[in-house]
Amino acid sequence: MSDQITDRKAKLDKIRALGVDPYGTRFPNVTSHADIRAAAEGLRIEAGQISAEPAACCRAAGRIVLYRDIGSLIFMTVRDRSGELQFGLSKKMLLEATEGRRDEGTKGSNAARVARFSTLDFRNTLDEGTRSVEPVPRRAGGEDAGLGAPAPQDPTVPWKVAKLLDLGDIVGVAGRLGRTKTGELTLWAEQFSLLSKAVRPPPEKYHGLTDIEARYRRRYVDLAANPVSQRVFILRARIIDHIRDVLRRRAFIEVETPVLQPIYGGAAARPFLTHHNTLDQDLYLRISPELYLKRCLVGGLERVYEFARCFRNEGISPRHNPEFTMLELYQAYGDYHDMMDLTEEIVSGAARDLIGSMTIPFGDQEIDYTPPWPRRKYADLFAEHVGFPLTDMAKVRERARQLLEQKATTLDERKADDEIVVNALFEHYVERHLVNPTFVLDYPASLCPLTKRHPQDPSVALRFELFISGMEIGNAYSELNDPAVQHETFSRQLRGEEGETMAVMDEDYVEALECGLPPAGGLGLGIDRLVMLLTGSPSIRDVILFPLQRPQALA
RNA sequence: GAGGGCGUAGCUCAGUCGGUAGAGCAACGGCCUUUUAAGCCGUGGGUCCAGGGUUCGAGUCCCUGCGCCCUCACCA
Repeated sequence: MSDQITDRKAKLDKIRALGVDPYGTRFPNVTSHADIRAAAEGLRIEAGQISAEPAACCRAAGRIVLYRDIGSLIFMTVRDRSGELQFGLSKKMLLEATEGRRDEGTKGSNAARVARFSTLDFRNTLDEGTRSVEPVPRRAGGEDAGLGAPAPQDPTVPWKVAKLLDLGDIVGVAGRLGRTKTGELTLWAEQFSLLSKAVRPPPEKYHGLTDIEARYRRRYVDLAANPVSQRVFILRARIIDHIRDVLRRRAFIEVETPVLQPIYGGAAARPFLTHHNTLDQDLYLRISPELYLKRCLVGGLERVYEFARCFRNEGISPRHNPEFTMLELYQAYGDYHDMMDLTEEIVSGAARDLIGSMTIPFGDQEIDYTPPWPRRKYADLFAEHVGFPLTDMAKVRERARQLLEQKATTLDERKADDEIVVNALFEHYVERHLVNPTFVLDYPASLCPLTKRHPQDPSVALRFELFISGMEIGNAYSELNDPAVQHETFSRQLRGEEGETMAVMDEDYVEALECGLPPAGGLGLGIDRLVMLLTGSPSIRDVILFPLQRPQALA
């Protein structure tokens, strides 16, 4: 039992004894701190002054991150999602303002008071939708926190409540902008409302929350205490917005396909198994949305995409989370070259528009996203980095045996087909060298059961994977649309890792192809990994709000 | 799954050779109308991750377990 929590709960009682609800309600017409700062530029307030301009009246809210009580004057640094702003509370000023309102309480309407504090008239760029441009009159006895309270009030109450504030509390203020004698922009409160009392103390104000486990388990504390963490998730949202913009311009439509699937497919991975009680049916959480999205193309939707949460029952690492988000899209009448162009536009555009730089550091690397990116053939890269051609199976298998001896792989080449062994070497020797964005194209066909074959060389599939910083970021095909070939590749079980196959027979999918799948390019992009790269986050858990953690008894 | 590292106050961290558990921030009491991680005076706060062992004595050494991080394997 923490003393600090006890102390703070005691303050709750004191605040309630003053007739104030420590958990406020609506606080309308708030201007973001960033917008207040921008507007204050135009007011030209001198140091040590409080502006008399009507435009200097505004309302703001946020969480107290610093609190400096210097007697009859309190300064607090308050954070909203746009930034920080200093609120100033003066005992004398609050008292006079509260007395003034009590006197006019019998004649002035609540709406009029709200209007008085809504005069900052500029477009609120961050806040459209929550800030009403027109003051919104509430019904008599409105619900606005603090402001809606019955007018007659002991004028000393606001100051008494202010003295009971703690770091982490959420407050709202209505007042006038000024500058202190050191020039710091300050919102001097004529009214203030306690909107939410925090009964748990925030982390240390300078270092924030640094314990990695605590940041994942209690992400709300991490977000509140560490603006850099907020920035990652804001950027993640903007990256997704950016992708939607690109696809919208190209007439793609966003669709949703099943997460619960009776047959899993579209990738090689172990699935999660679940069960529907009423149907008494086993179901898999999807490992990929691919087969459903291509059914949409059969139906004529032509250009579809999905931000698909996928689930793979595999190991966890800084680059792997059991659930992750993949953008998949399909474009009728296109091929994998179109997908390369689109991928370049999406990723390099995000770097340019959202990060503002075509080179972004990742770990100790500096990644250059400037298009066009190299487009290298799988076989060429293999020969270059492994040292002999991938057709030399004697050498390939010999090298694979060496890797197994060194425990650098678990693949036993004696139990695996040629292409599987080749690919194991590729993954071990080649991928780590692909630091700047690189398209690897023309994979061995048997690794790609859903991909169209090269017209001149049926051993090669029209597929590329995109690598950045040694990570696979994207994967795209010229989609296989011949139902007979599809049926055959589904039937042919490639020998690889135990319990895994490259594809599972999906009769309904083959039947869909028999109805006619237009030739198409398809693309999968790993959103989490893309966000890692663009935000410089070394672990996938840094870009997933609530990463899976083993359960732990709460302290 | 294998190997390595870490776990001390609400938070950030010290803790020597095995000898009474420490600091800053936060908290509590007091002072302060221009602070900027405010300052000054005073005070309280510990299942040293858990369990076992060695020892006169364990935060420290050993074993087991739990959690997290890293590397490797699997995987995208």
